[in-house]
Amino acid sequence: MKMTNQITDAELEIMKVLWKKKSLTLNALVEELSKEEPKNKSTIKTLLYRLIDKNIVKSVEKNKKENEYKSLISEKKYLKSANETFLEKMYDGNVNNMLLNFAEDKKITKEEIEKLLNIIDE
Amino acid sequence: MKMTNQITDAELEIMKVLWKKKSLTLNALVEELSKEEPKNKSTIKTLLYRLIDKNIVKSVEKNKKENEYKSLISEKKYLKSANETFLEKMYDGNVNNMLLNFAEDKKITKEEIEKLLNIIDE
DNA sequence: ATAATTGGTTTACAAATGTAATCTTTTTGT
DNA sequence: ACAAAAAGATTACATTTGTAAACCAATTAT
Repeated sequence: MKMTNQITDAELEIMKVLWKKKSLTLNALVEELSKEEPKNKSTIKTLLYRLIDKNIVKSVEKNKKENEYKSLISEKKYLKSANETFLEKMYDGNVNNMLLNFAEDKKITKEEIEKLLNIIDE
Repeated sequence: MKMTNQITDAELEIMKVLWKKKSLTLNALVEELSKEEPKNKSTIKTLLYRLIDKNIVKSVEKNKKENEYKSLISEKKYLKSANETFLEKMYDGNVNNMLLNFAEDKKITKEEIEKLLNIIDE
């Protein structure tokens, strides 16, 4: 079956928090994730453990009672690879096609593109 | 668990062919998919049936012996929703952020953007 | 006409995923 | 010091996904 050992959707929710907060205890994590809708602590634990297994998160002893969890990979790096995967999978790697599609959906406006141009000019 | 009953990766490979060819018999499909690497007919069958179950593909009798399979949803429509999902999941719906990221990876060049601008101007 | 082939349909099965309960070991309240 | 609470770690379980075999009915070859 698959091999790349990627971050799954449920795990990604965890990662998003870890990226934002740098380092968190389980409780802080659960609390943060429960902002929108209450999340089950056990479930979060499992996801954390899976991420640890995958070497994406590490657990550091904070004090005698609790550990802290922190991401081992940067959000940037992850996004880069996620972009790549998406582009390849949906558009055979053709950025133009992708952009065209987004533009057709009016997701990309002219102003945004112009801003982007400036940024690219550095 | 999940609900949206989406097209999975393996199924997507089938869909790509169906989108390109409009309508195909199983054999034609297998042949087409085996261009790169040989694919197992049984596996293709299963995927096809799953797509039929999901109402994404329909089976039409072609002649006494064989059926033809055709997509019930357009590639455009699918891409639109896939874009949406990706954007939401990875960038909380913020297109700018996404574009910036692609630009940083040098995936988007200035020329491409300018072409795009023209197209948007219609 | 009968056997072999082949298409359609069902069933199987391991791995991955979402979700959570159950141990086990510490820590803490009384 | 001992029971209760809680954190860490392990196990569980239903679905989904990738992969494919098995079964059944129709077609075709002999």
